[in-house]
Parts: sequence; structure tokens; C-alpha cells
Amino acid sequence: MTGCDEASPSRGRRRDRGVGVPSSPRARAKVVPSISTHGKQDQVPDGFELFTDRAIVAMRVNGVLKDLAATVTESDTVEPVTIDSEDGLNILRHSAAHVLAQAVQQTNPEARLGIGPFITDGFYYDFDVAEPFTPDDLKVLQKAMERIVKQGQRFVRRVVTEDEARRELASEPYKLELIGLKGSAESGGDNESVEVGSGELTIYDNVDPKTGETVWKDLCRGPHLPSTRLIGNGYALMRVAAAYWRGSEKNPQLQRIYGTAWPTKDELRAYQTRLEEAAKRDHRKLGAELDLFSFPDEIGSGLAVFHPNGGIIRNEIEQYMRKQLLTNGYELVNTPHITKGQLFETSQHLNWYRDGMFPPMHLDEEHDAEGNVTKQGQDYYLKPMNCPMHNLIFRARGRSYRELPLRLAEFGTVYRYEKSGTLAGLTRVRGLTQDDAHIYTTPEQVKGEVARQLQFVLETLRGYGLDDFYLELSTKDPEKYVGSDAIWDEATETLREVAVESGLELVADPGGAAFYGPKISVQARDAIGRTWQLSTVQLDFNQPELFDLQYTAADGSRQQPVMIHRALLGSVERFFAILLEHYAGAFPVWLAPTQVVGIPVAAEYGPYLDGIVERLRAAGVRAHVDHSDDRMPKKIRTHTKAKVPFQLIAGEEDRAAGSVSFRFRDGSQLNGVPVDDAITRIVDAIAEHAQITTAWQG
RNA sequence: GCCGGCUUGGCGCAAUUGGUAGCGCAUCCGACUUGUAAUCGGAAGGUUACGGGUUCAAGUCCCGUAGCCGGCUCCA
Repeated sequence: MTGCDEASPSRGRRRDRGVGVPSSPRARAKVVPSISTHGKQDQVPDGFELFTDRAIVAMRVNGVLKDLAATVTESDTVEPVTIDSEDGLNILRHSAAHVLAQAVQQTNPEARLGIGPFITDGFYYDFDVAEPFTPDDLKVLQKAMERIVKQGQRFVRRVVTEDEARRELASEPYKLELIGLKGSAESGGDNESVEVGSGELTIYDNVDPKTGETVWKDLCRGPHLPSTRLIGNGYALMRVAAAYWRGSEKNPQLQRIYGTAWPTKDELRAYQTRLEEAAKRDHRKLGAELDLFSFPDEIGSGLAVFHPNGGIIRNEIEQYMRKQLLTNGYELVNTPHITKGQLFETSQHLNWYRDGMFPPMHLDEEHDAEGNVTKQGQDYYLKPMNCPMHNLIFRARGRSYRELPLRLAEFGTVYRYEKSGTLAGLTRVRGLTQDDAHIYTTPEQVKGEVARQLQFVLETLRGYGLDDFYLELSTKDPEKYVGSDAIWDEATETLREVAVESGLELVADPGGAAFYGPKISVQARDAIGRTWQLSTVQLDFNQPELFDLQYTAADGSRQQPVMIHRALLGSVERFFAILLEHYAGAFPVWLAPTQVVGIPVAAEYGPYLDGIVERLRAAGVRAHVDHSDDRMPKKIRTHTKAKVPFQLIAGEEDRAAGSVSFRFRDGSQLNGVPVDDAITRIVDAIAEHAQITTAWQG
């Protein structure tokens, strides 16, 4: 099939909305110099003897994570794992998941266990329960966990045979399923391997340290903390949700509880603060507060309307983009929102993505008096992609190699019938505008063009104020692809070279490519460290063939062009949301809906500011004077909350001096600035795409 | 689409065990005219998302629908 893999509004949720520690793919646990074991002669030492520091909660023996209770030999290489290392945090969180599961079964013995892995910043555990958990249940469970933590239960590892495991876990059907899967080579996802590793089967007993009694147990690969006490008070249950067993919607849904866990209470608080910070800049909240956009129920879910304030921002985003396109060798095209079905038959979209398309409207059918069809009708579809239409533009006349690379670009509005449950603010919508480009090149031009695209993309993104990037190279999924291996290998290598030459960090995404070609995507980190997949540069081996695209080569032969899909912003709506969250609503001056507000100290000075504002407007600045009856401090408050970058204040002093006083977003001031200077500085700040939050120096 | 939660004037929130809707901001009107984050007074604004039901009585309980939120699945 074919399809254009634009920066998809949400590919990779873990990357997209992760709050908290920037998930740098480079992040690794520190490698601690290994310690050779020279324990007592006749005794085999364990981790407790080797490491007395209580911050060390596990160890790596010859590279394998193990409990401190494991024994080591003289020839082993042993590295300590501290609780605040990446490995240590994962162990802490996984142990916390076990404590949660124990708490759940204490409260509700009927609950059957699913899996309970660590995840970024926390953990979850899935349960099969008759009644879904409620937020109130979380409070109860949190208390129960607290008791278990305080009890200081030991996690004791025990190797079992498959038969023993089956016997002990006879009442845990999901665990039995995992045991059954263990044998098969490619079982399940990573998370399941938390339960049954690749080696021997193990059960962890939770042992009461006073009585030595096993109070709970779970099938688990481990390792675990030595004691539940180490979970301390740096954990919290976050939310309840449902999740399909083993991630397939064909399976029953289990009830999932998400939690977070940290080595200290302070770190927990810091994490919670980060979540609050993220909530404060949620684009849905800011969108309402700043009167930028809304989703009227009357129109339908996933369909946004942009209010004047949002509209002007959008316009600036698009204008800048268009300017960039025109200065970089693109042709601007325009295509309709609706088309006859045949086009999407050719492109194979109806074959592959019918479910994601709005159902057709049947037009032009005519009937006679008896109701018989006298003229066949046609199905028309809202377009989910722009590429087929661009292909038609390419094909509209004979093409010469001299025109290549031909770069067609458009802000193309597309409609996708996303499942109702997946819609989310502006980041996942049913109507969106892609900044979509399709580049047709000769095979020889591909490398140069991809390199050029990458530079173009990065330069343009920097213009929006994003400047922290890394790349991801998505390569062939051996299960699902079209085209020859040779083509794939060559193209992938080309992309890799370009990526490496860019000097940016490159992360592999094996098997992540769409089946019609490999791609490079640009991930951008925002102001609070979250990463978003933005731009994609994707090769397509399929569509030129489906559309029988050709150009005449220098030797007069007909050749098939290579097609590159290039989305820069992804969708304008989603990019708008990303910028809004990145800036927390305090946009750089060029994007700010209102750039300047004049605030007279008293009504008498209004006309003086009107004169200044008139000159600003003549220079293209979005400015007005606040002539309302509010008092000056109230006006300052109003426009500060609206995050206007420049407030220009004038009273008798400034009027007499022919000057004006600036107040910036952070409350800083620059008083008595001559009007000509003030105008120049404002105009310059706009032209330079400057972010101004505080008074200029000097 | 699936699971759970939520839905009170534009926005943020209140309303004892079901007893018949209040507040702040914003809006409008009036007064005040003051150099850096809220001047004072008044008015208007809601058939409590929508549709059924239970009850003498429903914002409060039940059912359905829609929308939103958190997840899962999906994401060309």
C-alpha cells in the first residue's frame, strides 16, 4: 500500500506526552568500576557482604541484574546498583508494583494478577477484578501498601520448575498463561518478560521479617529490593485505567492501576510538581483561557474552531512556513478536500485505511419515477491524505529530469475518522491541516535531497523557537514491506549517512518504518523536556508505481521518480498545541496575538498612546490602547494575565518627554524610552522572532 | 471502538440524609481618574449537557444518548 507517513499526530505515545525526566535514549546507568570479590575464603559471599551502603539495592553480576541476596564467586565481575540509578529506579518501581498487587489481593482476594512492570517514572499492575477500581479504592490501597512497606517484608527469590509454578499459581490464570508462553521463542512484549525472563522460572516470596512467614508471592523474574521498607514514602498511586490483556483488543480488559515511586519523598514531590507544571501549560486549558480555539459540540468531536486570537497565531505559523518554502525551492499547490473514490482506490488508501476514513457520500445518482437508477452515482470521500492529489499534479503533464527535484507543498486539510476514544485536544483530531510536501527526484538526487530537507526542516523549526533535536531512523519491518531488499538497504543506508552527517544524536527504530519505505524523523524537546515527534522525511517506493509516475531522463528514456514525503510541522493544529505548551502561552512577540498594549496612567494620556500605537500599527504591529474604565494596575494585571509581551505605559512624565515606559511579562520595566527607539525595538523583536519576557539590557 | 470517571450561567467553583440553584472572575451600566498584578456600587446572565424514569418533591437516585477527561487499542 501506500500511504504517506506524515509526522503522525501521535506515533509513540511514550515519546509524545512523557512528562518528567527527558527520556534521553542515551541515558544509561552509570557504570561503576567493578569490584572484584575477595570475600572470606570458605564462604561464598553475597551482595549484602560486598555492599554495605544502603543505597545499593541490587547488583550486576557479569552484566546481569541480580538481588543482593545472590551469591557471587571470585571470578565474577560485580557492579553495585544504587537505588537512584536507572536500574535501581526500575527495581524500586517494580518492587512497588508487587506491593500494590499484594495490597490489592489483601483487600480483594478474588483479584487475579496480570503483569506489573516498571515504566517511565513509575509502574503499573493489571488485575482482573469483578468491579473496576474507583478513585476511593486507591486511597484504601495506598494505606494497605503503607502497612506492607512499613512491615519491611523481604523479597525472597525461589527457583521453581514449571510444574511447581503451575501448582503454586493454579488460581492465577494469567500467570499460567505467561508460564505457557515462556517456552515459545517470541513471546509477548517487553513488559511480560518482567514476569518470566528468558532463564529459569522464579517466584518471589514476600516474607515477614519477624515471623519468617511468607505472606504473599508472585511469579517474577526480579530482581527486587531487599526489603519493602526501601520503598519508603516516595510512592503514590496515580490513576486507574483499563488495559487489554497482553495488549490485544481481542483479549479481555483488565483493570490497571498506575503508580509512581521515587527514592525519597522530595523526589516524589518534585515529580508531582513537574506534573502540575505540565498541567498548567496544557494547551486545552490555555486555549480556553487565552481565547484561542474551541471544540463546539455542535460541530462534532475532534473538529476545532480557531478564535481570532488563535487564528492570528495560526496565520503567523503558516506565513512563516510559506516564506520558508518559497525561499527553498518549493512550489505551492492547492487541492480539494473531497474526491471521488477512484483516487483512493489507485492510491490503495481505501484498501488499507478505509476504517480511518469518513464514510463516503453517494452523489449524482438519478432515478426514474419508479425509483430505478437511471444514472449511476459516485462515492465521494473526504481526503485523509494529500499525496494522491499531488501525484496527479505531477502527472498532469510530461515531466523532464530538468524539473527534478520537483517539490510540491501545500497546507492540506485532511479528515480522518479517528476512533472517538482517541481524540485529545488539538493533538489528535478528526480534521487537521498538514503542511505536506512531496518531492519527486531522480534516484541519484535522493541523498542530496534528503540532506537538504533535513537542514531545511531543522532551520525552519528553529525559527519557531525549537532547537533541541534528535533524529530517529525507522527501518524495515521484516514482516511487512514492499520493494526489494536491495532498494531498502540502499535507501536506509542513504538516510543513515545523512542522519550521521547532520551531527545530531541518532536513535534506531528497528522495524518502525511504514512498509513502503524507511524514514527519518525529527524529535524535538520542549521547554520542560518532553519530546515530540515533529518532522518526518520518508521515502516511498510504492506510490510512484501505483500512479505510474514518470519523467523523461537525459537519454530520452522514461524513468520512475523517487518520492519523498516530507511533513515539517506534522499537523498545524498539533504543532500549534506543541508551541502553546512549549511557551506556556507566552509566545515570542511575532506569534503573540496582541503584541503591544498601551496603558494610559489616566484617561488624559490615552490620546498620546493612540499616536504611538498608530505608528506601531502602520509598521505591522498588533497593538491597541486600553481605554477601558479600569484603573491602571488593573489593566496591567489584565494584560499580564493575557501574556502580552509589551505593555506601554505613559503618563505626564512620558508625555512631556516624548517617551514611553515598557513593562515586560516578568514585571520588569524600562522607563522613559524615546518613542522612536521604542518602535524600533518592538519591530526588531518581531522581525527576529525574539522571545521577550524581561527588560532589555542597556 | 473498549473500560472507568466527569458534565451546574462565557470561565473557575458552591448547594446538609433527594425539599425546589448560589459565589468569584468575565460581561453590561454608573461613579472614581490614580505611574507598574484586582477602585466602589448596581444590573443582567442557568428549563443544573440532552432524553426518559422513580418520587408528593430530582442538580442530587435509575436507564439511555452526547461531549469531555484518564487509560487501552489504533494512529497512513
